[in-house]
Amino acid sequence: MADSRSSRSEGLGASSPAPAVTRAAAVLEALAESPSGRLTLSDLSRELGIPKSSTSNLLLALEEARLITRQGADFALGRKLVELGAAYLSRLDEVQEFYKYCEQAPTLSGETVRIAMLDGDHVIYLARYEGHPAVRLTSNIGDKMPVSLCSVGKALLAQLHDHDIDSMFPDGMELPTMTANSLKTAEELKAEISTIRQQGYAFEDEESTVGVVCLAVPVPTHGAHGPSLGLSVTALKATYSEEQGALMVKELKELARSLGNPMG
Amino acid sequence: MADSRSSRSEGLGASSPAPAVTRAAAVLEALAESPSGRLTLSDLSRELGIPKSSTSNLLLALEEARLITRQGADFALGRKLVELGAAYLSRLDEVQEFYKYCEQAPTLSGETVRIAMLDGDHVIYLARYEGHPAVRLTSNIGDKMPVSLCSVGKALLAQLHDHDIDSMFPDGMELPTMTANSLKTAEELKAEISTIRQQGYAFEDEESTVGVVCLAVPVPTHGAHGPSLGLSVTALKATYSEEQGALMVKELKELARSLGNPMG
DNA sequence: GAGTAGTGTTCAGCAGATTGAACACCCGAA
DNA sequence: TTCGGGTGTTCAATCTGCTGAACACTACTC
Repeated sequence: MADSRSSRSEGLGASSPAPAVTRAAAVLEALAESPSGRLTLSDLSRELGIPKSSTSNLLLALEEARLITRQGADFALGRKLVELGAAYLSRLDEVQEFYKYCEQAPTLSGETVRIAMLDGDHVIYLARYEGHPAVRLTSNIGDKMPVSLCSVGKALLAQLHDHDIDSMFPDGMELPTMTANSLKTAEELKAEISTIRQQGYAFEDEESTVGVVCLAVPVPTHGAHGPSLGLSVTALKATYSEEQGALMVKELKELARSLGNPMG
Repeated sequence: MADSRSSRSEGLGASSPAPAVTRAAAVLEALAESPSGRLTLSDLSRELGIPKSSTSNLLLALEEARLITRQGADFALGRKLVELGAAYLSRLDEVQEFYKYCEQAPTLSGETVRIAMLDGDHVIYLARYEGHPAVRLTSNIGDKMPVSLCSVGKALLAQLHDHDIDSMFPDGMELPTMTANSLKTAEELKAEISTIRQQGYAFEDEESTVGVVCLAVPVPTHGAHGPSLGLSVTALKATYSEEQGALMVKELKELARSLGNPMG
């Protein structure tokens, strides 16, 4: 990837109120995005454009905080991040309620349900309820997915204003694809979004995984702040029927309404 | 290494190679440990002994990196931490292998099994396999537990050198308790540890939750680096039998051996 | 109203973190 | 052996991020 993200391309000229912190965050991100999850001091220094000596200082401080670990010559993410991530999730009441609802819902309790959050042009899965052992998801909690490739992503996009969508996906932009059914262009995505707005839920037909369909609804954002959440059910296309889909959408919407209501 | 817990106290007098980073990490930790998960700039400034203006800079940088979020006047942990935590877990091959093994193990496949990691005087749960819907655990992935209160914790302690245990739990120290059966003193814990060393596994009899028993084994640490991992099975005391326990310990040990072997 | 206690923000000056070249080290090739 | 390419570490000079008092603001109380 190298140049793709670069929050501050090259010398991070744009002033940060605490440059060391911004750089430390960049180090964590670089480690998270690295395929092997392990990088040497020199790798990081080169990739992020930070002098080696400074990088060394950052790494020492991060290591002391256990945000990263040293493994021989390599550095990798540290276990403290698991703690912090869990602390974040434990504060999301929505996740707790999500589990409770799924367990007692007539249709959903037997399905594979997930709750996800919008994060830029990706979606992060926050929790997963597995009522249907036949559908084994390869995705784990915390995993990221491009918005255009999953039903939750599209459902969450549909909630945004058009100008936000346009700035994220300017006309003519090509989208990442995973199957033959994946949406390929920004135009296709926008057409899909208007359909979603009309029918009130998103449908995904083998767009990320062959043989698998998904249904998703957004959780109405409560108040001003707080991230946008979405819910999805995953099913095998072979056994999926429209009536079943209707039932699932109904329950998803009910759960979404209850999550969106601050009074639980 | 020097003194590990110097970051606390007050003005973090010990010099860090990148003070801003060390302080930023302290901010994250403070937010994670705060009961409500939300603190104001002034709260943080006061609690960590950092001048308000500096704290403000740190918070701005952390917010830009999405490691924290602003919610009105309060600050809370940010969603990027979920991503980073997930990235850490996805790199732990042990977790993937753990799931695979549990699914096909004759006895364990029907039980609730967890894999955990030693982190100071606590244990962090990394993953959970749920083969037994009757046992609903309240703990989530990433949650922390005092070592003395769970079987995995004790199993992992038993692997440490005596002098390390002594420095963590000096004689006379009182331990946190959750039920009437919880170990209460450092002496009790050390006696338990020698039992564990003899029999090769740890047993927990309603020490953290009434009605629940646990069995745990450590994963032999492969090579020098890498964290200490442990495995545990949770069962209802009402339905637990010694023969079943023997079977589960056998499979746990087999899984532990395979995880400890770098060749998978 | 004025008063009080809390919030977060500003800015000039100085303490100090950042820097890059030089250093020490390890490994494999010639 | 000596070389070359790779690693991470050191340190004094410099430039910059940190500081603290003063500020602006809101929300209460009286």
